[in-house]
Amino acid sequence: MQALWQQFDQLGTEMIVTKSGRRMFPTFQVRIFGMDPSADYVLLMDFIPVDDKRYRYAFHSSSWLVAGRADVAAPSRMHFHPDSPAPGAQWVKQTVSFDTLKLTNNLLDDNGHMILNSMHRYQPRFHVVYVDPTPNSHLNAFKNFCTFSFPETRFMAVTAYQNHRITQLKIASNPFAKGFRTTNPHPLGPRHFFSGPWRLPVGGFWRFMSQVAVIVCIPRAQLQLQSNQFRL
Amino acid sequence: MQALWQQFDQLGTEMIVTKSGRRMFPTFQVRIFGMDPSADYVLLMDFIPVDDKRYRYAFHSSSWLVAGRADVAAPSRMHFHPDSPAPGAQWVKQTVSFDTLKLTNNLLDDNGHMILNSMHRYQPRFHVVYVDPTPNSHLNAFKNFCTFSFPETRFMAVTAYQNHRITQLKIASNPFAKGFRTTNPHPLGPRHFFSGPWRLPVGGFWRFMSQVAVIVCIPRAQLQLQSNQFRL
DNA sequence: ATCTTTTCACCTAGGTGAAAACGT
DNA sequence: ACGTTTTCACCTAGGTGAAAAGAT
Repeated sequence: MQALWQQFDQLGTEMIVTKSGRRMFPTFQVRIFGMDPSADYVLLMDFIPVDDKRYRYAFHSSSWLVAGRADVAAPSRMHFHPDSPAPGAQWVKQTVSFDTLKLTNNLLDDNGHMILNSMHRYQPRFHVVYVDPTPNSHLNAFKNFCTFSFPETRFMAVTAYQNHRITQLKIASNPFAKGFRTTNPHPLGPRHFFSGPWRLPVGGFWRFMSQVAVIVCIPRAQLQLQSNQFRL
Repeated sequence: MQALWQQFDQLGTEMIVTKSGRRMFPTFQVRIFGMDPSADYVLLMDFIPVDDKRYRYAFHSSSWLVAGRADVAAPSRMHFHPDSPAPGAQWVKQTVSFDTLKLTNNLLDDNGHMILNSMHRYQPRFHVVYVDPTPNSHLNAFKNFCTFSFPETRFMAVTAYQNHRITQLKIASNPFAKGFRTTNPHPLGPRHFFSGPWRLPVGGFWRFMSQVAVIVCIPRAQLQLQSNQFRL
């Protein structure tokens, strides 16, 4: 899905938020390698504001303009991957897909959806938490997880699409929107959406690349703090 | 689903087999208790002939008659639950449903479906296999599994329903056949289909009851041979 | 005759953007 | 104006028995 995320990102990705909750498209999914097969891990996601701004879309110039300071932040939630907790062997077996995650603008949502402010910009984050079976594991909580951010997955939360080119790319690439297609199924051909994983040597222990994401090497003893905002 | 299985069994359950594969209705599902949470288990099903006979349906008397010796047995297959192998903790967490299992009469099937002879009677069996991590575990293969049969899940394989009352009960109880309903949704009311699990004290280590099935106590050291026909 | 295969309308279950209605 | 909510036709994906057609 990496190529598709990048296509959207170039236009300025928008994600619909609704009262009842709307899935993301593209779906956030990661491929994981190198986990301890028998250790348990919890996989989860959250969304952090990219900045402290509220935006509006200028149709005449087809661009996003700052429209003031951010509204009061929506209650921050974590989305646990529904298979959590599970042993590393299971996570590593195949692509992990967050396709049950839904976005809402309902501040009072009680369906466990992710609450976002419309017209605000967000960065999805992905967290891997090692389930430490030792006594007093809470003492190690600060080092038993790590966090990944993939810049190409940033998006603007909206209640209706603003940029018409985003709408067209959604229609062209989301199978569920096939009813709105007028031309060929995929603008760049379907091969672009499932290109194989590849890796970047980032140095140190963490070598990962968005597929959205290919993550390697998360041994239980070597987990590192990558975000001090993170808590469970 | 136990009450529903029993309703069908009283009429003489029939299951459709098709070339491309047909799901069972009711679905075979079990509730499991007492597994070693960290040990891995494989869960699977197979189908054994109830007898060595071929049947035909006498419409005038609305009954099944023996129509000779059984045809040559279809190639015997195992259906692995798609989550296998998985730790006991996961199996115990919720009802295990074999809803992806499909029945076919195609002797050359290459989709992994269960091959049955039409007009023959079958008994579904359920197997729990402990994945023994020790070296030379094959020496213990004979005792690392156990087998459960629930008589009320027996059925006749057919290519078209014979007993009209079976057809009516399928239409009345299978949501996917709602298009053929003329009267009320459920003949006995929906409450009958999801009655809570209950247990029979059978004695010894094995206490189980069909929900189709509630199974308790399958510790790795106490697995017992329940069928000498079983092999992997 | 008796059984099997194929096709099909009709469902379940639920994800799309369009458009109209609604707020403010 | 501008943003939100609701409704809806139209999809994806696939499980039903009925009925017609086919096979032996």
